[in-house]
Formats: sequence, C-alpha cells, structure tokens
Amino acid sequence: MFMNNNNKKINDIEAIPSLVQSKRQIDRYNLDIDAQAILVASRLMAAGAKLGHASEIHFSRFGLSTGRYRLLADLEDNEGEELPSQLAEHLGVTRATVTGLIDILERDGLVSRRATSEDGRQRTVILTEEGAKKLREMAPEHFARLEAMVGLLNIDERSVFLDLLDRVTQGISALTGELGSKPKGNISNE
Amino acid sequence: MFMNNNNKKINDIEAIPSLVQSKRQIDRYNLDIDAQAILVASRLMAAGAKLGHASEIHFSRFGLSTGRYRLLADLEDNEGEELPSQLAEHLGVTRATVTGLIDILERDGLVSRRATSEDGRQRTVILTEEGAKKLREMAPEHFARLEAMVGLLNIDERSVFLDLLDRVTQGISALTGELGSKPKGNISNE
DNA sequence: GAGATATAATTAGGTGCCTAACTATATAAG
DNA sequence: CTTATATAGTTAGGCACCTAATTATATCTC
Repeated sequence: MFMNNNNKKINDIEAIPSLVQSKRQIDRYNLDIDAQAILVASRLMAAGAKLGHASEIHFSRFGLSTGRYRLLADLEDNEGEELPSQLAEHLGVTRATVTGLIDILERDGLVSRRATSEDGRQRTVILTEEGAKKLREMAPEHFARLEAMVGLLNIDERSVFLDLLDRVTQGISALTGELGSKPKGNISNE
Repeated sequence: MFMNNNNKKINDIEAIPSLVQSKRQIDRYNLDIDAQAILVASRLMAAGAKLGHASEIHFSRFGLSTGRYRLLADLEDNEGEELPSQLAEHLGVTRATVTGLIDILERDGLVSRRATSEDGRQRTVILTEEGAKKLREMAPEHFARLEAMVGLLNIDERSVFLDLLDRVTQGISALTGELGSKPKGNISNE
C-alpha cells in the first residue's frame, strides 16, 4: 500500500468541529452558553491553525518562513532600512524573535546589519539587493495564491467578512483579559 | 517610566495590515491582483496568529496548552478512552505530537496509558478522574470566554461568518496546492 | 514457519516563536 | 564625575508542533 510516493498528504486532516460536538460539551455541564458561539470560536481556531501551517508550507517554497517573509516585506515597505525594534513593533513579535529572524536572513544574504552613527546600541537592518530580488521573484506567485485563497468569496462577501473578522478579532481579548470585561480592540502602546 | 508593574502588555501589538499597504505591494510589481483580496488574506493570517497566541495564554491559566486541552476534550467526547492514533486523527496532528502531549498529561496525572488486549502494539489512553475533574472545573470559564469572544456578533452575523469562514478555509489549499487548481476543501483520509 | 511488508507508538532532531536574563550603550540625578 | 536607571539588541532556554528514523508487533506470502 504505497502512499508516500509523491507527496505526504497523509495527515492533512481537517478535524472540523461540528455543532453537535459543541452542543454536547455545553450540555455535559449544563452551561448557559450559545452552542453556535462556541462553534464559531472553535472553527476560527481550527482555521487559524490550518492557515498558519499552510503559510509555512507556502513560504518554504521560496526558502523563507512566514516570519522571515514578513520581515523582508516590511523592510521593503520602509525604503529597505529599519531598526530591529521598529521591525518588532511592525511585525507584532518580540525583539528576541526579530534577532533570530535577522540571523537567518543575514546568513542567507537577504539582509545585512550595520551600526548606526547616532546611537551605539542600535544596529540598522538593510534589505540587500539579493533580498529585494527574492521579493521581486516571488511576488507574482505569492499574491496569486493569496488571491486564490479568498477566491470563493465575491467582492461584497469579502467586505462583509472583513467587517465580521475585525469584530471577532477584537473579541479575542476576551480570552486573555479579565472575565466579564468588554473587548477593547487595540491595546496601543502607551 | 513604569510599565511592567502589573502585567506585561508591552508587545501586545496588533500590526493590522491596511488596504494601502496591500495596494502598495501590488502596485510595486504591477500585478493584476485585487488588493482587497490580499487584505482579507493578510487580516486572516494576523487574526489566526493572534488567536493562537491568545489561546495558549487562555489554557495556560489551567495548566494546559491548546493541544493538551483539545486532547482531553476529545477523550471526554469518546467515553474517556482512545488510541493515540485516533487522537492524532481527531486533533489533526501527527502521532508523534500526540505522544508528546500524552507524556505531559500523564506526568500531570490527567490521563494514563494502558496496553490493549487485542493488539500488542497499541496502548490505550484513558482520561483519569483527575483529568475529568480538570475539564469539569474549567468548563464554565472556558466556554464563557469563548462565547464572549464572538460576543460582538449577533446570531445572524455568526451564521454569515461561519459560512464565509468555511469557504475561506477551503481556499487555504490554494496556498499549499498546485497553482491554478481549484480549492477542494477536505482531503479526506482514504 | 521464515521472510517481507505494514502498522502503532516512540525517539531524535529541527523550526518558529516565546520569556527572562544578560551586555553594552545612553541618559538623568546627585 | 559617579551612580542609578532606561533602552537596544542578543543570548539562553522553553514549548508546540513537525518530519524522519527506530522499535516492536502484526500480517501476508511462500
């Protein structure tokens, strides 16, 4: 029984949560909770995990990870030159993570580090010509695939989806914040 | 300038992708791509990452990770007794990952392993009384938080969101599959 | 029954991201 | 000027999940 001859799509399982599952869980403990709300939350979690995994596969085709691509793209969006701390803020990750991303990108020749003149603690990150070339070469396929991903939605549906997703995203703070507190969207820095 | 006195919400950054960003990227390479489609894809990625992170914080309150909670919940849904391979399939992760999850859950006394009678290779995983108690105790807060997460959507909007999310989720295969192929949703096992 | 092959679970090692601790530089207060 | 404190970046170590290789048992074929 051959099955890992071409690719290994052995465990590409979806494991989609169903409404009856949600109902059963809630009923088990006699909770006064809307089963559909739980279903939405569960599905979004499953979708997020699936997308994260797919994203890594996508970028690995170009020798990148999701984080390293995002760093390169952000550099490109800022004239090819940024401080690690700026990158961390733009990407929404810690400076430690940025250090790791830069290490590998520098090893691969896609960015380089250079000391700044003003502040001896800072080290500017620069997009190399090779890095810019990498972005240029992958752009057509990258964006085509992203576009295809939402291809099952028409224009109007995309707007609606954006709106709803935005509100659910604000609600995510309900997982991390205090119980009973209202979601407050952005927790801006300062 | 105190800021890490209570909690450390220093890097709780959203880094929300904007439409102008998407436009700029597409224009840079003269691609024939709908900027809004890219925006939807980018936002969903950001939301997925944020939710994944929030989920880990949420479950760490109960001494669990997202994966370990899902394993316990799946056990509960199957009379408290499953094979590792069944768990892997239900959770959509590899058997190697399941082994790791069980290791820690067993160490913490929430599940136990037992050899099966029929097949000497199999080892049944059993939800212990302590594991069941853990689920029972965390259920109210867990489900309340999940419900709160989608609290900004009314009933109708939840239905619409589920529908749209489902279609986008099917589209995720556009990232991993062949270029130009139609999304086909589930890749069932067999 | 012996040898090849399949399967269940585990182990070994890798990636991506995290937090906490550290180093080096800068700045403010006495 | 010296000492305390803040900040930029890095290092060290951890967790979740992965793939590939390994071990042990089962099954199929001769």
